[in-house]
Amino acid sequence: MPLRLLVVDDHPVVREGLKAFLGLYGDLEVVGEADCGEEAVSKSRELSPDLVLLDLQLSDGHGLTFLPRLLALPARPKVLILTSFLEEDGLRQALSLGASGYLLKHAGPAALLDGIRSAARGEMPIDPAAVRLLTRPALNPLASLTPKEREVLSHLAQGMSNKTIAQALGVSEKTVKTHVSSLLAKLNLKGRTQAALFAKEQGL
Amino acid sequence: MPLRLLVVDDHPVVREGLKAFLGLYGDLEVVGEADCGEEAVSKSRELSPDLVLLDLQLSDGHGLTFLPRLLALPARPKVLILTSFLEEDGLRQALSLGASGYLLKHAGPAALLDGIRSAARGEMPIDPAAVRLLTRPALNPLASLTPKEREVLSHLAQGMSNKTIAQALGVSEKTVKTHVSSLLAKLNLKGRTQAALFAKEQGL
DNA sequence: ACGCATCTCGGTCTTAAGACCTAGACCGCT
DNA sequence: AGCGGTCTAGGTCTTAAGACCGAGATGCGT
Repeated sequence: MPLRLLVVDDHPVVREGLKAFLGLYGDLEVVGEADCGEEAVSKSRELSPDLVLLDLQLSDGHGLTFLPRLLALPARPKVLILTSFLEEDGLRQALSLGASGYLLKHAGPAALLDGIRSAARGEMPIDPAAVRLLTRPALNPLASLTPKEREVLSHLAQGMSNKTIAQALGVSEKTVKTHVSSLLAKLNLKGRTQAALFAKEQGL
Repeated sequence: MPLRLLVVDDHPVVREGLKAFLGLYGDLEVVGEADCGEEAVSKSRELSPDLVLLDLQLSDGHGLTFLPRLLALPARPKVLILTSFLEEDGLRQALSLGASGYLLKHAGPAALLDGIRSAARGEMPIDPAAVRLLTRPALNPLASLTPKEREVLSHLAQGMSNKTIAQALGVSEKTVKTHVSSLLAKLNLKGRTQAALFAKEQGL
């Protein structure tokens, strides 16, 4: 019996193309489609597909916001991310949230086919480009920071307050706050304590 | 000309004993006495003693609260702490506040005599027991923390917020705040960031 | 029984932190 | 000239942190 698929994408053309293409293979069957996250959830509940092909750009929000709801369904479908653009955040989040894989649309039909079958087997197909992003971001996350931000971070890592840092650098506390905020955003951290810890790990 | 002393102690017997004993030596002269902090300050202003023998247990407050006021006097007497009990906090604070020495009452008359003369020469006589306290406090500052406080600290050192720690420990955020506050006070740190850094240095 | 430490919270109040938005000044690149 | 990145910093608003105070519940040693 074929693998039952639900296609979720906000572009009708893409859905049609996917249906037509995937329908060519006897081991696959597209049992439904959805053009937004809410519909994806309701259709999944109705149809209990084995696997959901989920786009991340949805009309009613980021695809990842629906991932937990899909996985919480009684039938618990596998969810394979199929997206147009490689985003590091989305990638890491999808995997930590329990996605069964992460494929890029421009990777070609063969890769998609392999990916779907692979995910169905319980493996975790990930686009080569995404793997690269995942494995070699260790090239100093500090590199993404501007010189000032690094300077602020190093002071932060001494346990200094914004006010103290401001005095040390000869700028206003407001400026320090700005740097801290952007530095936290870039490093994906929450709060100065995490930033200080991070800085120490990286060797000041 | 003899060294002019002011004796400050809330026990009359102690003052009398001190006066009698110190009066035996020609190089010393007890020019006045006081039984509380306020009187110590006013008497010092009047008499301009060379050195104030200051007890820490005073009827109107901790002796250290009067130390800065004594040192701020125009004559700026040397202030030699002479106390009954060795307290680490008082000791450290006295020295950082500018005391000329720290002696213990049960150290014996000879030590007191030496201490006074030593302080008068500009040295800083410190009781051997106090020196021991001062030099080997490296015995894990963490030791002063209660089990809960250490637990909170270890979570803090993961970069967690009070709320998150509260959930992890199954207590209210208020309780976590209490622990954090007392832990900061005990370790003499300002802010959770410093605490986190400190914890990491100590090896979690 | 008693004191003492610990853990638990509650309240109140102040300050620190951050998010988010805007914007001018500079600089280097094309 | 125009563009993009950086540094600066102002404003506003919300939330997190901490200080300080009190207080009830345990538990432990004497």
